Amino acid sequence: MRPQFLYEKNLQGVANSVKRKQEQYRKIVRHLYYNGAASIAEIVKAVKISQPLVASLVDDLMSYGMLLDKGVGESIGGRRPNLFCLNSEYQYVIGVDINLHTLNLAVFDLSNKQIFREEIKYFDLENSEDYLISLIDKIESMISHLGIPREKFLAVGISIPGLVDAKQGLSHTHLSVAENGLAHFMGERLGMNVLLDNDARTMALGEKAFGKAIDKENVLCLNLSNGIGLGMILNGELHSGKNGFAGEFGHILIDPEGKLCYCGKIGCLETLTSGKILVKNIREAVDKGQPTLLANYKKENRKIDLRAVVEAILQGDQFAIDQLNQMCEYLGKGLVTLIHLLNPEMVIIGGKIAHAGKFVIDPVTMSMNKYAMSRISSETELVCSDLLDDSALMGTMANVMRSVLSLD
Amino acid sequence: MRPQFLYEKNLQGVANSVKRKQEQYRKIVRHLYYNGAASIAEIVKAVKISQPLVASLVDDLMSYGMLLDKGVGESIGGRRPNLFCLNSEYQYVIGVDINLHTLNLAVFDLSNKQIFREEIKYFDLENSEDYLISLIDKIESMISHLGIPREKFLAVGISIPGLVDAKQGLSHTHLSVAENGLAHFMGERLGMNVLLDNDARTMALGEKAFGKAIDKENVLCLNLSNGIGLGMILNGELHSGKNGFAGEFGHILIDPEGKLCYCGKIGCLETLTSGKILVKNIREAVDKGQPTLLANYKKENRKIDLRAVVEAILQGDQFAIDQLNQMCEYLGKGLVTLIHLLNPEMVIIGGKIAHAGKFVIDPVTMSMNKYAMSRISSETELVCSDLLDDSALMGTMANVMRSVLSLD
DNA sequence: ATTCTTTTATAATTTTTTTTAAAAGTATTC
DNA sequence: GAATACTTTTAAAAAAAATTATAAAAGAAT
Repeated sequence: MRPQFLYEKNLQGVANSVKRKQEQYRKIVRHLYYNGAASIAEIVKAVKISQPLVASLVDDLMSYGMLLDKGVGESIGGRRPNLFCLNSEYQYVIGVDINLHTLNLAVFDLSNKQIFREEIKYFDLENSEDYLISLIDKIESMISHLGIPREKFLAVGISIPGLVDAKQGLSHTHLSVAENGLAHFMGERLGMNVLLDNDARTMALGEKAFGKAIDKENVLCLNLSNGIGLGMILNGELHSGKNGFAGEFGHILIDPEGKLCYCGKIGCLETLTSGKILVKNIREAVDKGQPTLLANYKKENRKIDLRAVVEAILQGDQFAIDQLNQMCEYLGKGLVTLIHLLNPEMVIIGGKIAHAGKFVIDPVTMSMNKYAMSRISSETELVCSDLLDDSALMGTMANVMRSVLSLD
Repeated sequence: MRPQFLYEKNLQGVANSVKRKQEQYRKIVRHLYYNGAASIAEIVKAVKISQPLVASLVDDLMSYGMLLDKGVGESIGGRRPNLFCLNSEYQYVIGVDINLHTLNLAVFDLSNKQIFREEIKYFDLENSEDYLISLIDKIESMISHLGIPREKFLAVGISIPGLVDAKQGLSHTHLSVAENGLAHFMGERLGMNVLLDNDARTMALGEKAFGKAIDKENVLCLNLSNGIGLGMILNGELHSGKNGFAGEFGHILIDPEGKLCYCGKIGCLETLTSGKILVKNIREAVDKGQPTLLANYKKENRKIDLRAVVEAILQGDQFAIDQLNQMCEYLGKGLVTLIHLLNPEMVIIGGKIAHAGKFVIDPVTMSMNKYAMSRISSETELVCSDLLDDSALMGTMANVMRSVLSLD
């Protein structure tokens, strides 16, 4: 039994007894990963394996170096327990958060700590071999900079905008030039397992594992930046749909009499409410002489982008707040459709706009009150992410660990 | 180990070994229920238990009378297998399909055969103790008529319109007078386990188990009768949401400039497209002298109801078809929202309107083509149920068996 | 007729659990 | 402030359960 046993699933031609043992190890590692240090007795209760067996499995894992003995813990009325925890340095996970204009890289240890983090700006996403090569380059140089041997990396998790078929490892919207699909392409070059998903869904995984969706079963995560993304946790599981196309919230119909959307349809939610529209409207108003803090940006020759707008809002800029409020009215309308259909217990707002905090939550709440059947909507909590800009990156880690530690 | 072992789950104070044995039995019974007769060798592969153990478990089940030896089957190149199947008369399930104006009752055996079926017309649903008493009465007299001893009944499955919290066994919209919730109330009187769910969700379970959704993982089932119901199978599981309120498809916003809905909101899908609206529009037109086959109904003093309208459509009545087409345009719009959000592989249309077959499918398809992003919608098959009026009743059976045979 | 399959039964072995006991505490009582 | 009773944790032995390996039975294919 080699250290790799964790992600060596669905092995063929391997005895059933070996598979069973792997599953037992995985149950224990899983519990320690998701719940932190635990005693043999606690593990026994959690994984439903007998105490002598758990003890011997833990011994094995210790001898592999995967678990550490944390010494004795607090007694709860009897002999003090011996605590065990994951050796956080046993393996690492690479997180890659691909955005339209920036690239975020991170390396996580098994305690979910980012032992390395890098934000590469002006790294414009384009569908070219060149992009792929320099992406791999960035990752490779991160690896060699850290000096961690390759076999120590459990897997690479990637988050990317657009239509993604996670099951097949395909990115349809971006980087479709990658031969055999993005996941396969990257995996081959890096010599590692690669897991791919859409940014909004990855964020949802991040929220479920590390954010406000912990212990919740039905949660919607909105990624409000320049576009509108949606990741759904339903019945405790990420929902991707048949082809991984689920979550096209930005293109649901809101206003039949509305504007043409770039997708070809009329009155999509994204024609009414998105970071792009918000910025565009504000820029136009500034050009027309609208008094707002953002007018200074223009004077100082700084770019009015979404980050600037949110900053102005947080500084109380009346005009920007007004503009956001208008958008939130539509967003609330759209959310009501989601809530009526899915009856979630929580909606988490993430993305750049989430930085606006109550300035988004309040107007969206008002809109929901107006448009929703209260019996249903009153069961749904609306909050902002507290992972914020980290949620996609944290989500890649969550995605990898979810996949590696999944049972059966 | 008594025959009841099947639904005696989550027993407390019972040794782990007993629970494990129950789980093993359940795996075998489950396989035989969902896949029909099988040999020991087939069961071994399906349930992943060793052959000697499976053989002994099957022996046990035979001795309880739960399984039958079907004799030898066809060889596939060696010794002929001994086939085993569920004893379909070992236990029975009662199905109760509550509608606004009729009540459908059935008794199923373990081969899903309706050994008894009764449609009680003019059994108007009202929120009264009287209704409950006569409902129980109907069930009781069915039981005594059949002469099957009470302990032979595995459970009662109920389908009812409106908001239902299946987990808690509560029906909010109808029959809320039942003490401690409908499921508990009925269970106590009948001395049986009772499982409750909303009609559209029950239909979805029926389609998943017996209809066109077999082997599909992401399927939406529309119940198009007087209202619009939606049952969703997502990731292979029924989605109910936090409180069982999921599926309020009839009350998503379609036309912001539209009519007031009875729910208090404006422009709900149900204000534009529902059996009720269809009938209402046609009645008004007939009153104004519109030429249509349905005008004869009025002359003959027969009621123009949804069944009559569908009949006229099937006879080619131009006006009725036109009216349906109009409705389907809106329905398609609504469906597009669903498809964009959930990326299902199939949408099944059920309910009274499903009898219209291609007369619904075609215009809805056209509307979807118009309003949907084709990359997503082209992955979704749109079909009519072939269970039709039986789907809710079949769904109650599916619901009971799903619950009884669920693993862990 | 012989060889090859598949199925099933039995025996041997391994795995896992249950049982029991020991170790190491806490709480309480005198 | 020890002594005693009660807990919880862990280790070891005994028992049970489940699997693997082996063999036999029954038929198919050549």
